[in-house]
Amino acid sequence: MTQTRPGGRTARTRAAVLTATVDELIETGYAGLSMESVAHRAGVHKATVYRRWGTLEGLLVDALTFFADQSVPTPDTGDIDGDLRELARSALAVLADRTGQALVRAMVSAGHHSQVAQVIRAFWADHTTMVAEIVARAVRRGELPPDTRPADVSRAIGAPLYMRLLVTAEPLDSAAADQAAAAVAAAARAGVFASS
Amino acid sequence: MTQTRPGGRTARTRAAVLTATVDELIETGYAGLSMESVAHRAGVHKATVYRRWGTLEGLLVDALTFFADQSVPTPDTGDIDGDLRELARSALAVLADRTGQALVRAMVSAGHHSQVAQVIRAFWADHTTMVAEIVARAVRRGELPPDTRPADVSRAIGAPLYMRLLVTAEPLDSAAADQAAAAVAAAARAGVFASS
DNA sequence: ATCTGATGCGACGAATCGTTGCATTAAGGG
DNA sequence: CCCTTAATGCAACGATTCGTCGCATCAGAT
Repeated sequence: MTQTRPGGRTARTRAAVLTATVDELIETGYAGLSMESVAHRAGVHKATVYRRWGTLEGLLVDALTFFADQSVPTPDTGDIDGDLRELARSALAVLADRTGQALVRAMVSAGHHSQVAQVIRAFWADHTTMVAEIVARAVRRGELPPDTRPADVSRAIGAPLYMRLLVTAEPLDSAAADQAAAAVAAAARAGVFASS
Repeated sequence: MTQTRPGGRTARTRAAVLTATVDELIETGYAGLSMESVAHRAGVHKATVYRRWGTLEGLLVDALTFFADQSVPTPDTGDIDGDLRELARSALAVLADRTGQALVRAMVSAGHHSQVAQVIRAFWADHTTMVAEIVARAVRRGELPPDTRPADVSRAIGAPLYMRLLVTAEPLDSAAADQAAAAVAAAARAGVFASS
């Protein structure tokens, strides 16, 4: 029976290596990431990193699961505009943070790898579930068309913010988040995200 | 006096190398791009590539200017909805094409390099100028609020499409483009992109 | 036809990569 | 407390890649 040892040194090593991974991502990006530099920054021998994670992709996937554990509660402000604004500001909190930026950029750079793609799909599936709840309440209140697609709303909230981070390199401030929320609200009310 | 020779072999070499660059980007992405593989695919010695372009960044910048020369005429369909739909479909044409995808992904991966960032800024400045013309006409027709910000409209059109390409890996079809255009139209009409 | 910029060619030192065998450390059970 | 054995440290390695160099050759341009 092969025993595994989750506690003590193993956990310390994992935390050190994954923290070092993010710090390296912040400084050099995924393109400049190397197993050896991560190991050195973590104060760990490179053979350890190779044995535990194997590849850069494995390192990134573990880092993503390690740092993305904190789940945000579903907003419920009483109207769709407030809920969408809360969602946009949650997204902003991640995308304006150095760690969040580094991880998102790395996800994009490594998005073609199957395991990374799986993490991305899982994230957006969760996000869509959250949005579905908000949309359902808005429909009940008569604020939105009954056949409004949660997935479309989910993507539309984040799109302007990801655009700023990844493409145009424009500032990520609360004004941007609020504008994103307002744009989605207007479009959703107009039935742009309705299936019929 | 140092002479430069733009014609004949020089131009052929440039075309071969830049085409090879894009083909490599399509196959391996910017992360997997190397001067040597580009040279080999172009049927050119690697020293030539190093001498002419120096770095991967230089190669990418030249490839971007080489393939992004075709300018699109400003749409003028008679109403803002039609114009925005045309704009979105033009963006779709680029983002749905293998070459366009490869170049956009590379731009994102190398966006931190100053010259690449400069190309990106120039592109969006041009795009904003085009949108400004469309918005001005729409304002004259009374379709949009007078203080609608062209830059915001410009980004909002592309955002859902870039989101699909870079983040969620969802299909880039005409339905996506039309939805993006409709969402922007609704938001713009509601005054979300107005400065006041 | 001549001049000269551009390219081809091969080789090089340097750096990086991923692996391997063995010694050492420390977690976890008795 | 001791023992077993994961987990890690360590050093070295062959392989590969990287960027540069000197020199020979090719082909525009005049």
